[in-house]
Amino acid sequence: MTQDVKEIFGTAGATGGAPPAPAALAAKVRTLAPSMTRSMQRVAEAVAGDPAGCAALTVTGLAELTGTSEATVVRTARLLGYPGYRDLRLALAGLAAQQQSGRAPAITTDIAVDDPIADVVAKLAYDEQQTLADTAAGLDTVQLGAAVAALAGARRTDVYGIGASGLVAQDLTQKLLRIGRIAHAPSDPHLAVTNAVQLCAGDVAVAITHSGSTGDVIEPLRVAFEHGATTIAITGRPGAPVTQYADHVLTTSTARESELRPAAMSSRTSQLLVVDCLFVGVAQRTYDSAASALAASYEALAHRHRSASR
Amino acid sequence: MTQDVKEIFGTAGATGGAPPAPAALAAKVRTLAPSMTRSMQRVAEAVAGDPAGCAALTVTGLAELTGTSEATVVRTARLLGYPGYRDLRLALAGLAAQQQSGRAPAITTDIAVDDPIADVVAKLAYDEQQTLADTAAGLDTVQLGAAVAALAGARRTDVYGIGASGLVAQDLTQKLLRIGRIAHAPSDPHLAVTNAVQLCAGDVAVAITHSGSTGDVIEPLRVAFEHGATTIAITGRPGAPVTQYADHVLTTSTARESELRPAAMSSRTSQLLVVDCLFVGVAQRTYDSAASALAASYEALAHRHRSASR
DNA sequence: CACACCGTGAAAGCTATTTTCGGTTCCGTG
DNA sequence: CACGGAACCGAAAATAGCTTTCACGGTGTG
Repeated sequence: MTQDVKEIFGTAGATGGAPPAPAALAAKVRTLAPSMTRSMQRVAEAVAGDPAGCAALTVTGLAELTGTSEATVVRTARLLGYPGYRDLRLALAGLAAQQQSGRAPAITTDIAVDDPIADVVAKLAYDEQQTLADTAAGLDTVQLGAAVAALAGARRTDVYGIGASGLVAQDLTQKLLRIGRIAHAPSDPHLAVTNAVQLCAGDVAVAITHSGSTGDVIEPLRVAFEHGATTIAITGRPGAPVTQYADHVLTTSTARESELRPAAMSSRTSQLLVVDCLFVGVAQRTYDSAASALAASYEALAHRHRSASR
Repeated sequence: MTQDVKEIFGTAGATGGAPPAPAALAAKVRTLAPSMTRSMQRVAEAVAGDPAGCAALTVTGLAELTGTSEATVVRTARLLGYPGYRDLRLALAGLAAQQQSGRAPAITTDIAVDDPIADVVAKLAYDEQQTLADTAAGLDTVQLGAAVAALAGARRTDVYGIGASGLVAQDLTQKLLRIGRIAHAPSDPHLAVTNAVQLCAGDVAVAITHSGSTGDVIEPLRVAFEHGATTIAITGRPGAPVTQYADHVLTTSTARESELRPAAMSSRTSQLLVVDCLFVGVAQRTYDSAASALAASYEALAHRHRSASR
């Protein structure tokens, strides 16, 4: 009995069932930071900030450096997805070697109020590229595959999102419609719930929320979940409330934000990449019908692109 | 003199005083092989042959694999210049990571129908990164600066976009609203024209269209232009019809597309980067009011993020 | 105000690495 | 051919590092 309980807790605590992260460590740290305690954050920060330096330290050394205890260091390693500190250290060594051989760590500065416009462009582009790389590295392909399979076989699909995530929801909906899948993205939370009631086994519901705790998005997903639909959550916090009702969780990466660069920006980039992956995956699986549907929608729009040509 | 020579030999021989080898491990193995005993050679061979595999093994594991004892493994590690097996293992992990990252750039191909899901993720991420870099490089900062100035001083702003570009238009609108600017993104083309009639000098109209020849978007921009508003076009074709009525043209990059990867995907990424640049630029120019408006909207939404927290 | 719970570090427990030590083999020598 | 010595090797002891347990202190809640 007690063993069962323990085991369940063990697996749940390990958050990402995924294999140990190879290079996307900084991303993982940022993603999981919110669900960390203060002292664990200190450890995570040290690790992300100086992989090479930390790789040279023993548990005790790192504990002293961060002013915590060995236990906390091990706990942090576990949270990051490694079986223990030993393995985290190996990954760290790998990371260090990689960035040593690779290019320079580049621009890490925030955007300032008095930055010239050219700098703004460069920094934004760089940050978004970084976000894409992190997201790609951190995506669980098993979950993604399962989500694609569900979407490809769905009778109909509902996509929930509010605010910036609402646009991503609409993007996914547009794409699915283009390849002949039936999809809706209700913008009104009440309508969303009303719709969700109609879903049943064989249908799919997708919730998109960066924080993972947006009530207006969780609610319809819960309803869909309880009515037997397959549910997918796209969120930046793998442990957030929304995942309670999600059969498949797809994690987006979280970039550091600042006053002039709200989190919405990078989370949107990240979410869109995930959505694109879903789309392409579904298109692959339903290639024949998808291709003809695409061609048809293209054809239908063609005449719209000539009107004002003079 | 002779001392100098000795010293040189000592360091060059690398046997002792040198710091632990970073990557040139295979070379070191070959150099030192002759001076090794039989069982040590077996260990060294295994290590040089499969760094990644050996990095995953404990002393005992490696000893068993090579049919030797722990002591021999440690002795070999020492001979290779490391203080002990622990450090050799770290170096091995680094080496493995390095050669792993070495072979990656093979993703210039299009996405195929039978690509595994992991490849899809990698290719999409890579392509979008490429798009971002291209866009950033191709953006005319003078035009961008002028557009920002116009937006920052605008009494009100209308943003036109249809289909995928419509979402980008909404994104820009949401952002501007968040920092206290008055903005609209009419989704109905007729309403757009109706709205455009109301614009006058001091107002701004933005048209977003990848092709640059979407009638439903050009029309309202033309109306706004003729009523004296400052007009901005975000398009992938610098010479397209839409630019006729644009005071400032911002060019987005066009990536190659394919059947499974419609142009909509990269054009959207590109457009969003431009929109983000506009947003940050405006936020910089109106910093005081922007910051307080951001804070206010954040505050107003705070309570929405707790509802389903347990 | 009491209670339960979470985060935390000290210390016990255990695994992996290092060291020691003695047996074995191989070579050179008487 | 027998013997002595030296180098090589692995078993097992010793140690260092990693992991787990447990109890304390702080915080939020009924």
